[in-house]
Amino acid sequence: MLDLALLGLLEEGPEHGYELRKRLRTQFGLLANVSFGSIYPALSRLETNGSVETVEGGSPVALAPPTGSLSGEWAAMRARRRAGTRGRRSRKVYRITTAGREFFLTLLSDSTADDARSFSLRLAFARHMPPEARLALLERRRAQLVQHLTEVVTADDPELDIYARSVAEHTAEGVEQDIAWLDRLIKAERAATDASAPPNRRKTRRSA
Amino acid sequence: MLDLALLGLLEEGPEHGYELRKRLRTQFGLLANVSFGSIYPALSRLETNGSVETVEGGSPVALAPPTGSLSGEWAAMRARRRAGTRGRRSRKVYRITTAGREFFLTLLSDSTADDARSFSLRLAFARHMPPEARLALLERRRAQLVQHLTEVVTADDPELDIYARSVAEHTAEGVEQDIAWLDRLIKAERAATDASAPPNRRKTRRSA
DNA sequence: GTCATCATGTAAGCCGTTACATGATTGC
DNA sequence: GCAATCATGTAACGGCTTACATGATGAC
Repeated sequence: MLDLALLGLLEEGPEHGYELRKRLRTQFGLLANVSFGSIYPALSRLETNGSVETVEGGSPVALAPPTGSLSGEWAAMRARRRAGTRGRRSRKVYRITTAGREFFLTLLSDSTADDARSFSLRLAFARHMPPEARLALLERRRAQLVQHLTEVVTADDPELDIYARSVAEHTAEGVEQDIAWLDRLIKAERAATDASAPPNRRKTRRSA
Repeated sequence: MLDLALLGLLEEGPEHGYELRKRLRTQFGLLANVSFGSIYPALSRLETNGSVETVEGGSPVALAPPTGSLSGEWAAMRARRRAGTRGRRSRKVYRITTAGREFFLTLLSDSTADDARSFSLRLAFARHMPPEARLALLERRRAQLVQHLTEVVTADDPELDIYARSVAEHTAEGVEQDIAWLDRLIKAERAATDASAPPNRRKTRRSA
């Protein structure tokens, strides 16, 4: 989960842990509460297994200098850069590697363990997937939700009091809306596929 | 979380672990994947801390005998009952205690840690709460979701591609619907409170 | 000079999972 | 007798949280 999210963000360019966390919080509601205690160890792990590398002596992130006292700022920065290998402050900037990109794609299309959380995350990164994988992801999720509706939600149970029933009903509605949303996405996805690669249609039949 | 759910179910009558799990799966979508590896230890814990007790020699749960071979079934059952203290099979039936009921109420109104999961669970058990606690729960949740909308979801970010944007939009819609739902519940809750305890309305002003 | 914020990291622990082990009962 | 289901339990491990520890920088 976290690995996937981090690698996905790093696909868009090098970043450091503190900033990655901010972006996780704002861009992915589901991982909104992810803490430093998770992400720093995760980044270390990814570095040891070769998925990411630290940017040595990289330009210390283009920052609009926030008014005045430039000389002091620059002096401090140069001092730091001379002292360590890192840029401004003690940031540790990570960049995704080729191996990391492969690993990312593996995680993205790993069809096991797709609950609501990892589904949303995967879909958010769907542009990195081949079209068939996207469709497969959407359809797998749809099937799961339909299944869920049949066997789990029981809003019409006469035993339930108003509160339990309200929760059950609202949950069911949510699931139905998710399915409708997925249907729209699936339709769009198929349209896009057909448009970009109009299949060999010898023996064209009238559309059903 | 699990403790709360288990105690809540046991409030409706004694049950054994296997059956409790089934009910968790069907009644609470959010805990749909809870496993035996969680619930048996949880029940043991609850027993040691005095929240539940095992039903000794209780009637082995009224079961509609599933066709034929009655004599054999009954013989086996009687044998089992003579041998151990438990009913049919080796079921271990738990019953909530007075202390357990208190603990349940504590867990229910413990306002720390209310994410989506525990909110739904608590609301499903809301009939056990005093009216003010119910209102407080609903309003706390509402405030959280409003907060979430302002700081987390960013569907209008120009950087997002269609997939990320679609996820962000759909998430935001979901949150908005949740808020609308909570508003209905809050309104209903207030109406009920006013009806049962019409407040001292000396100096009645015309409604704003 | 001190406070808030930025920034990284470690350690302990919680809560849940999977996998494994065991055994009774029923249906075929 | 064998498989499926019901039923309980343990052990190892995973992922994430909280709390703690550290320190640099910038604002006032």
